Amino acid sequence: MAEALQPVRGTRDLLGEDQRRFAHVVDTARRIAALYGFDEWATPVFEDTRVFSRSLGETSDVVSKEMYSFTDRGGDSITLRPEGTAGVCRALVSNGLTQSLPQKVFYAGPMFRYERPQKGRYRQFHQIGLELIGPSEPQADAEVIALGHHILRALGIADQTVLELNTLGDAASRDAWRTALIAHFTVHRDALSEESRQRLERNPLRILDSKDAADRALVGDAPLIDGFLSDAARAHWDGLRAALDRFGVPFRINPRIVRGLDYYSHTAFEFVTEQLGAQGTVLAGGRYDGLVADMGGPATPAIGFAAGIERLSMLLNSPPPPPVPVAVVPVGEVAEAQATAILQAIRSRGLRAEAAYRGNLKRRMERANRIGAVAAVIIGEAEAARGVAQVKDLRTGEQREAAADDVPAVVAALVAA
RNA sequence: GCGGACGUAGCUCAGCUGGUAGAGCGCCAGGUUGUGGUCUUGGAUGUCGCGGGUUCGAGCCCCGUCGUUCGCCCCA
Repeated sequence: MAEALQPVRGTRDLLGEDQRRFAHVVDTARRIAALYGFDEWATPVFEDTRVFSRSLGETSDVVSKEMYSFTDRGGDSITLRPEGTAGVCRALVSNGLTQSLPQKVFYAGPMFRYERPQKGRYRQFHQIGLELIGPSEPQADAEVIALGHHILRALGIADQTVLELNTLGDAASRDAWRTALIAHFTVHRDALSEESRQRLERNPLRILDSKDAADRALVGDAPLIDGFLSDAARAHWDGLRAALDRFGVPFRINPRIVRGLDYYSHTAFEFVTEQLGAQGTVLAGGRYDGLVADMGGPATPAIGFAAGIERLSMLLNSPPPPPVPVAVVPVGEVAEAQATAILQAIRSRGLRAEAAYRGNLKRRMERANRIGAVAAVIIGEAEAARGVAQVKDLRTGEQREAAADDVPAVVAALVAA
């Protein structure tokens, strides 16, 4: 026997119930998004590497060490998408849609990041995401967040999450704040953890959500964004909170929330849970007013979020059950020939039906039971000769005879009961 | 990329201070002629993750490697 091959590290198969949970998350999100006027887009799974290197920031971890990049046979640098927003913005520009705003986009699909796998973190993982491109009003931010909340509610997991909210200000506010943070932490440089000393160079905002105890002490009296907000940025921030109140979405302000990717400004938010260990962020996003311009389009405001389908699936309490089937159990050649027509007739009525073709009657009934059938249609030699079938209710054990033509209707009534 | 734990039948796991493997579930076949869910009898199944080492002898000890998992980093 040849060696049994395994899935590649960080990837996994989704079978049966796993895939059912997964599909339920995507279907639910798609349905709710449609209620808010969002249309689904499907962009390619791989893109020109520059689509990501340009948008995410060269120094971000995603770009500097986590991308699945390769050179194709034509010599071009290609990258498996590590996230969805950059591709949507590229598509917006490529299709000339910057002339017809707003665009409200829903997407779902696989993403790829070369990371150390953990629970709820995979190298091929899947996201659902939303982008609202065009509006700059805080009302738009609130609507997108409300939509995210709506999806979590529809999935029955909203009460397992908390919405944390922050503002990063506009570019000017953020730069001023950043400068102040660098100044603050540089003074205490020696007290910082080694990791935070590196963050001081690359991404000083990250120090704010360090888990290191020594860092946290210094974070306590670090300058807050509040002191650096421009009038416009402050108005946006105030407007957002007021709008969220109108939508009835509860939130908690967390000044330490920053986004990992460079393109965010103003609003940053995360729905987090305690139940997934270190991978507690379940749905997160923010405003990215500069990204469309990075893709070669005109300056275009936008806000969006992405959510990890694996993480959402894990929070689902009860997986959606498979539809209840009907078992068709023929015995003997004549009966098997007749069973096909009955089988297809039952399916045509919209019921799930499967036939058992192996073993003696006892085996076939065992199989009917195992697949969870509520009804069995039994056709033996005697029934086949007379053009009838036995319809048995597997819950009660009651059995009655029906003419072959009537079987689908009888079975349908049984299933509905 | 860094640190800890783990890796035994399809699944969940046991295996005492080293003496060439076991349970439950599942699976297969019976308990008389055409009826499942309960019960009962019997049966098959493992290169003990992989490679090396120590030993008369290793699933148990040592080293390496791959994988899983928890935390850090980062992120959805």
